[in-house]
Amino acid sequence: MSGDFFQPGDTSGSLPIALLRARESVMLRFRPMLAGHGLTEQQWRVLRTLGAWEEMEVSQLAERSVILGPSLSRILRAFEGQGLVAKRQDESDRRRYWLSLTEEGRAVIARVQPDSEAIYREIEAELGADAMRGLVQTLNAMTEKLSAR
Amino acid sequence: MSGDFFQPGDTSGSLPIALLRARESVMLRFRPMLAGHGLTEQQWRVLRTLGAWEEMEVSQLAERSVILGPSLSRILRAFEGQGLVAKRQDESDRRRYWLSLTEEGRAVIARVQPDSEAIYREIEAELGADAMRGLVQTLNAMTEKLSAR
DNA sequence: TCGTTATGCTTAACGTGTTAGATATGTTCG
DNA sequence: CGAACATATCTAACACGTTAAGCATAACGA
Repeated sequence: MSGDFFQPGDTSGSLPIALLRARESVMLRFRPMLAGHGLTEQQWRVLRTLGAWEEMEVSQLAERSVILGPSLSRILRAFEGQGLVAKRQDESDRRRYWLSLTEEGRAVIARVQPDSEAIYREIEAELGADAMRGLVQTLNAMTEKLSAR
Repeated sequence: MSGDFFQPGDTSGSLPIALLRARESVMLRFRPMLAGHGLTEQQWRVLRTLGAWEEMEVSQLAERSVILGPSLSRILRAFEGQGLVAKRQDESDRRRYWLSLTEEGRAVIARVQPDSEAIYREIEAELGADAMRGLVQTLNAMTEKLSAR
């Protein structure tokens, strides 16, 4: 039956599986490079996201980098230990914390970003820039629709 | 710059992030239902895939259910313990093992499948059946292209 | 004002993802 | 035959995903 989570014989007709394989095929390009820099895919998302703002709260960073709170907590603890990220408590609301990159954190981004961009452009070249933009739009539209309820 | 892993301000322009969010928005529908049946998303993939064949080798199951060997090993150990899956060694090549569902394994599928199909059809209705088929095709084509090298 | 509820973040527990290495068995080829 | 290499599966180690619970602080309401 074609209405199930995926099909009996060929799993490729299922949306969840198609998304899983697609993401896998993309990340396969990035992971070895990131590992060479001592970073996981998620750690790189966190650094890169944080690099785009002066300061950010923990929950903002979680949402923007698409990482759940508990995972982010672990990653930030490691980054603080390595001196890549600084954390300060909000004065007026002491439940909140503000995060920012240290100089060393910015230096890591500067080292990784060229490699990351090169891989991204490679993928863009293989897929075609227009097709890729279209796919991203379609995916985001789908996410919107499904998140509405 | 738009060529990086993702954009500075808005992470939604990045292909990896778009894939991640899209998959997340889909799985959010399935997970609570599966948890109600005591299954994870991955365990359900394994059961459902195995249900489509009489017997399957471990590596075949891993590829078809899109789960890496080590994860599958752990899942199979649990399923054997629960009596959902049976495992027998190949006679002529004793490195290989053949997996099959037990009656109880089939019973679990029979219980979960209606719920799974209902959710899938809900998603299909929200996205539009044609749009969804098209997206799956596009994703699979992309995976093909990127896997070629 | 004080108990109740809500919020922001962390920790805990368990399952999966990922890489590397271990183990056992098969295959090749000198 | 036997050593070298190849293949199928598993285990180990560590990071992340997911859910629930904990903790501290804030906001609300009788």
